[in-house]
Amino acid sequence: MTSKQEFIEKLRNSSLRPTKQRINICEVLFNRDKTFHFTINDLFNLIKDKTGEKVSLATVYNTVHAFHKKGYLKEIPINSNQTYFDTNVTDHHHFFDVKEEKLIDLKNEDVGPIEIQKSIPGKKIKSVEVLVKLED
Amino acid sequence: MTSKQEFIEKLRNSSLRPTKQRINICEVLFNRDKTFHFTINDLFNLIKDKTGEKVSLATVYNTVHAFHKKGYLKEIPINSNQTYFDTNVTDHHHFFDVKEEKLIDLKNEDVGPIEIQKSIPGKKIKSVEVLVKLED
DNA sequence: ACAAGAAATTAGAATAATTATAATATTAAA
DNA sequence: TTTAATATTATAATTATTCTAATTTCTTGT
Repeated sequence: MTSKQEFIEKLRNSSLRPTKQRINICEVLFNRDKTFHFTINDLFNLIKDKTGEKVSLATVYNTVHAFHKKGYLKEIPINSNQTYFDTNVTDHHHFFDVKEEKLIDLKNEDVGPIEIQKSIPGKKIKSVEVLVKLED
Repeated sequence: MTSKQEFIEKLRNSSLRPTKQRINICEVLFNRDKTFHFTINDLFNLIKDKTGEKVSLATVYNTVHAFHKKGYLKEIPINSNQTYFDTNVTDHHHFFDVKEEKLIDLKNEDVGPIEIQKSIPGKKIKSVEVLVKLED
């Protein structure tokens, strides 16, 4: 259980203004036991459900992108009609159940080390992400 | 250099009707030396440029999805505002240059074997794809 | 080979996803 | 505190994708 005051501090420390909208979004995203996967639309609906207050869809986009830039959210590389995000920002991978359209975390140690044997001049590796698609 | 007749046969063999639109799309996609990466919009513009004929954007979507389903195209899991496809349908991975928004093929042997140590009951692995993001 | 019916395909119109910007709110400076 | 500067919100606009009525292609029977 994280208090509203803690979210306000967290936001201030990231030089993000602690608005009512952002605090509501924090409640939905970070006030939970387990990390979770969501689309902007999922989040938009959860805000209405959990806080009873409405935040415009554009604001949800803005805030999610701001949080992503600050490193509080991870974008999951997957081809879906909507973009998926993860509140688990540690280095890890994903299963994607194509039929159910559901994501499952895959710990780094469940995949083992990945050695990239090729390099591109002038560029360095920012991240290595594995997506394992599942079927029945 | 692949002839128009060969595309017609290829389409027929896949129980896809060889329409003028699809033959034009085949010319742009498969009549080239190297495989390539593209978005629907890239392809839409290339058709106009290379064949001089206009195919509606919706038809480009339909055709790309039909070709994907038949296994002639691979969808690349990446978060971009547009969906990327690859005419290289062999098992391989990708670099993504975040700044330039450019994809580069990564051969399977450049990544090495990936052992997935976790399994989901009732599901089997359909594909394992690695995305390596690059920065300057 | 040809016509009629069945099935697939096309592309305009509709919808859904995302972004740009004018209006508003928050913070910093005096 | 009031004012000016800056950030944020949310409507409106744009871009990406899908739906479906009209059209084309294919199949079957003659």
